[in-house]
Amino acid sequence: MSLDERKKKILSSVVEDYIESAEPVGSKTIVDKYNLEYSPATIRNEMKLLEDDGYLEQPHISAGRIPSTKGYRYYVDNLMKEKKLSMLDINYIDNSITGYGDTENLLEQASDTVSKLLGRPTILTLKNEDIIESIKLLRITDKILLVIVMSKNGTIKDCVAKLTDIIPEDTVNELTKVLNINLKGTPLERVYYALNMVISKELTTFSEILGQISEGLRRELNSGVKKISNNVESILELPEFSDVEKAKNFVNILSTKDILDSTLAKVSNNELGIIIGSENKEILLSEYSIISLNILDDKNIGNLSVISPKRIDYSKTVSTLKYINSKFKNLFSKPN
Amino acid sequence: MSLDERKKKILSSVVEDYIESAEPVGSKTIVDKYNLEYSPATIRNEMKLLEDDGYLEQPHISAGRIPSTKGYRYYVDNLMKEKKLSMLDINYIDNSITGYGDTENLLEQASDTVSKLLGRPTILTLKNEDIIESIKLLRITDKILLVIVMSKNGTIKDCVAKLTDIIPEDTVNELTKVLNINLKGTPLERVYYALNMVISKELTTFSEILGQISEGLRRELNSGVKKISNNVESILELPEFSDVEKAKNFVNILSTKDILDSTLAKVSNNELGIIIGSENKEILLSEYSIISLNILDDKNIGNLSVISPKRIDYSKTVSTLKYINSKFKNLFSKPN
DNA sequence: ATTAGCACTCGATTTATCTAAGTGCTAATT
DNA sequence: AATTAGCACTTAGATAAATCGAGTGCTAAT
Repeated sequence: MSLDERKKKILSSVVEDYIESAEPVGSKTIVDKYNLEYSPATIRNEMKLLEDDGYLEQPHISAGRIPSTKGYRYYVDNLMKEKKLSMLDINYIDNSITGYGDTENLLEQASDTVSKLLGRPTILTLKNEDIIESIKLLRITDKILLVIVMSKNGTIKDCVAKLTDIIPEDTVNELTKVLNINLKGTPLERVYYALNMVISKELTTFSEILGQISEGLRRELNSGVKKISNNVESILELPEFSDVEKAKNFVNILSTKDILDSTLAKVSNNELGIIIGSENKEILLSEYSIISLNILDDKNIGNLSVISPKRIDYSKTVSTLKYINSKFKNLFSKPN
Repeated sequence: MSLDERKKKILSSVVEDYIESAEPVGSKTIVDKYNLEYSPATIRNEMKLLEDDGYLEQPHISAGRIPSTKGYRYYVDNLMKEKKLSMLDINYIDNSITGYGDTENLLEQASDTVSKLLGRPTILTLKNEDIIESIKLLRITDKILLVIVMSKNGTIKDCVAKLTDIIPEDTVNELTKVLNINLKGTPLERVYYALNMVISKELTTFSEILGQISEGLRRELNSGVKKISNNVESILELPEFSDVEKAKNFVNILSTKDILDSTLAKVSNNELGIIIGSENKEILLSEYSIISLNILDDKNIGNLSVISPKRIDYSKTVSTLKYINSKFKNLFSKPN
């Protein structure tokens, strides 16, 4: 499955030209633009062979070639040169990710920034494997409590519990103890289940209030797709979406949480994973690629994925995600 | 500017048929479907007159008629019968709006529900005219403070402030005082400005921390478009969007906060307001209608607007919003 | 005041024609 | 053996012409 140098050059030229132009690439273009020292006829012969081997495809018989999924894969694994980001891009990222707020704010900023920079939607998924460090209760009024959860890695989440009866100070203290004893060490994403366990075994005195807290925290802390930064203006301008049906399909994919959740669950465990077109198990995604960054600290914090038609500048995307990742590592390593 | 009964019947038939079919309505359709006791020729004469008066338009000379903005306006003001919602719809709404969480959660649920029910995007705008009752600070760690803002009507908002230096207990107490003295009574939406005033006149000791708080609260509390429930699957299916350019334009409008903010600022002060097509000042919106509900308690809490091509079932939309409003009134009147 | 009758208009659909890009193959060349 | 010039061939896409049908506006009759 190895290609000689000339084939490699041709394949990489086709991929890069197609990524830029969105038009099938012909033999003449390759000779002219990419300085191959051969005639178009030679290139044609080689392209035929590359097509026979499944690296290239021909939309129709009198058209140029476009990369197949296999072609993109070979390019990504063997041919792609990692581009350095331009100073402009670096500045843009640095200015957009201010580090304001907690980890979640930070990831959201990163997600928006990447989406804007690449002109593709990004999907931010939170893992919440982080575990609870402690819980505080703050009395707001007689009947309203603010429940504040602090995680080991510094995530702070809260929810409001509205009760029907007035809560005496004792109860609040007692409740704080109960919550801390039972929940310390629990992963954030499992708080809901843990609390329901507590409810089922604890005195019924607390069950109403615990129910409220459980429901509130479930909404704040569940894992899964958190946010889609959908830079729609630019994505719909892609020639891939000049056909309304395709545009609709894509929009549909983006708004179907299940598809995204299950697809992103299958991304590799490495920091960087690339799924191209039909490599995707989900058939609706067979014309799209997902390039995703697992955000790791001690634990898997979340995942930031770029979704796009297969035609995307993989090199720039990877560089961007890597740069974002280095920023994360930097910010995480700083003491809070 | 008053129309005789027959013209009214014809106009309302054209509007209702066009709302349903999205096709220009011809004289024969009206006679057949709406039981007018006249021949198509008579209807044609009347339609001609209605067109001369600006109530109807003809896409081209050999087509049927469609309502003009003026025609829709007359229909909405004089002809439209308010439909009762079906039990199905009422159940759907009742089950979707659970009343969980604070006011903001509630409005978001309502916005999503209306969007799903009508198959149109909804825009939720929050006003935050509600004023600050008190502010508490909670120390999370040496360097992290949780700032909790409580409003008069029960909204609770918070943000995290991360500082570079360790904050002594005294400082926290002092700061709490400063914040309460300066911010009590301030409308939530003006907290940012109020805090910056404080910063400019207070001792520089607090300026870093106040800056953090100011920034954090600005993000939590600013007024304006809060959430767009964009039920994209169904909206893009409308025949109005079979042309990609129009679809893009609409998507663009939805993602341009400025357009929506300034348009919604001009909506009437009544609980229910309807802006049709070119009545809109913003030229980009001249083919769209906005039907919006101002949500009032003591103060103006926010606005829930449906945005759509001019062709929308105004009657059902109005009924839905009115029903939602009655639910709000019910929930607000209950004590917390 | 209403309507039957009819010529007319124009968008939409279909069919035919043309063009340009790019191929694959063969035979000649290096 | 590798490369390339030459050429017939294919096909998408653009343009033009032909046809169809829905619906009109006007005139004259009822």
